Amino acid sequence: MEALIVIVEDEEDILELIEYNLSKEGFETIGFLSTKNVEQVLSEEEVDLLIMDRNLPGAEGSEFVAALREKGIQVPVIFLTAKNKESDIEEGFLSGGDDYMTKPFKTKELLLRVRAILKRTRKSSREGNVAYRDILLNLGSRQVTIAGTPVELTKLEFDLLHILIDNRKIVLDRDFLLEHVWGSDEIYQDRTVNVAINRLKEKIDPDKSKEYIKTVRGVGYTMG
Amino acid sequence: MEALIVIVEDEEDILELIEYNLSKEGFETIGFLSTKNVEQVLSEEEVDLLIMDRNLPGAEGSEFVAALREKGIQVPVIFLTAKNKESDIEEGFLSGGDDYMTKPFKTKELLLRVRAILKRTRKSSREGNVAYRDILLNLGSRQVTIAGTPVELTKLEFDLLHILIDNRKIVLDRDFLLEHVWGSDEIYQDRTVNVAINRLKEKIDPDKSKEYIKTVRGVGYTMG
DNA sequence: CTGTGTTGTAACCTTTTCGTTACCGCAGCA
DNA sequence: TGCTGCGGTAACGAAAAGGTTACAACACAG
Repeated sequence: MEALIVIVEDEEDILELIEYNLSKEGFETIGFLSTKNVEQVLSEEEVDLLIMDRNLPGAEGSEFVAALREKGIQVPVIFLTAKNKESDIEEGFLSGGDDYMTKPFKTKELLLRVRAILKRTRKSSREGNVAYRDILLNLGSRQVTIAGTPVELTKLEFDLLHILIDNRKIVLDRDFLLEHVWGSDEIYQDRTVNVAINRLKEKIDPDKSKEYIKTVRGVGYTMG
Repeated sequence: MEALIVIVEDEEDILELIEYNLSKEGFETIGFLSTKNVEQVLSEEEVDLLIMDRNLPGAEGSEFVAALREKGIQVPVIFLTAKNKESDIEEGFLSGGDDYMTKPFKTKELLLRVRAILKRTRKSSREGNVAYRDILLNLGSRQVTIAGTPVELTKLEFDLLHILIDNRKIVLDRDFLLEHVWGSDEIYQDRTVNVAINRLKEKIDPDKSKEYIKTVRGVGYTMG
């Protein structure tokens, strides 16, 4: 699941408790003791959920969220607070909250509500990632990073790398690659694959030190 | 809003109370005293939300919902019950519930939770703001500002920008855009998308310095 | 019904990609 | 060590893809 959750809570021990429990369940967390710097993170990182204390020193949590909504930041929010008067709950929801829990809260219930929200919220269009060693392909954005550094690939190179990684440990011959990457309708020469592979190698490993793609003489190419 | 809400509750007075309050707020409601016939309605009508008592005579509410999920019925569910032991709450969420309220509940809070669920569940969000970097779309008034300055966009350009922002970090190909922005009934050419994108680019970034929309050669366009 | 704005299409231009070719180097073998 | 065949490499040019502009059809408001 590996969702990113931001928590804003001024009581340090409660913040730590929440972070501990969410981390233990496999969530990535970023904690804040005030709303300061929170907006920056929300606009820069792809945050999946915001857990927000209502009564913070200085700013009201619900006002902060209302301001976020005004700015078009649509991150889901769970409000977390000691208040439990009806008007407070109403204010929380109206400012754009998705759920509301009152302290003292049960850790288990928080986790369940977190999961329920994430289930409804997370983009289903996320087509997943494919990885090989330190190469990471994001199929949705078609972005490639190697050891964290972005690498620019053309469509052909991306598709070629994708099929190689998908079929790791299997030697793919040139006919297979021509059929599956280039398409079976056109006629190409075997050498076309050579050149494409080498252009790909040049981009993903300019130093020729990593040896991601292995040439199998007389057969084809393979990774892994 | 005019959402359709199905309520299953064996205590007749509570059922009537809920139906009364939801109707008063403009929701269409169908009430049941047992799970009998509920599944038929769910599969025939386009139900937006199911409010479900946990302890019904005969069947357990959570088992009923789990069975619905098995059959691929993904209607959002709010459980409503007198039980409040942790294990019961957990069972409710795990069976596929979206929210959980314990009796006695406050009518106002139920309404707020209903609205919160519908807000993040219903497909067509035609209000609120959507932002990307310094671009702000107001979906209600269909006004656009960039770094605070108003920008005039046509309907087509607005829809195009909206879908690009909604799917940020994902490369959208021309077929997808033609289907979702232009509509699938008419036949258009791929080039139509090119021209529309470039007209949009010209309006939101005349200097070509911001690079909001990235062209992904051989695939489509993306933001982010 | 006229005028303005919008939008699909076509024509043309620019940039990038990629298949081909030619040549080089190296592995495997006798 | 020399031969052979395969793969690597670099350069070139065609073709593909996208950008840009112009124009006509159409929609819509007044």
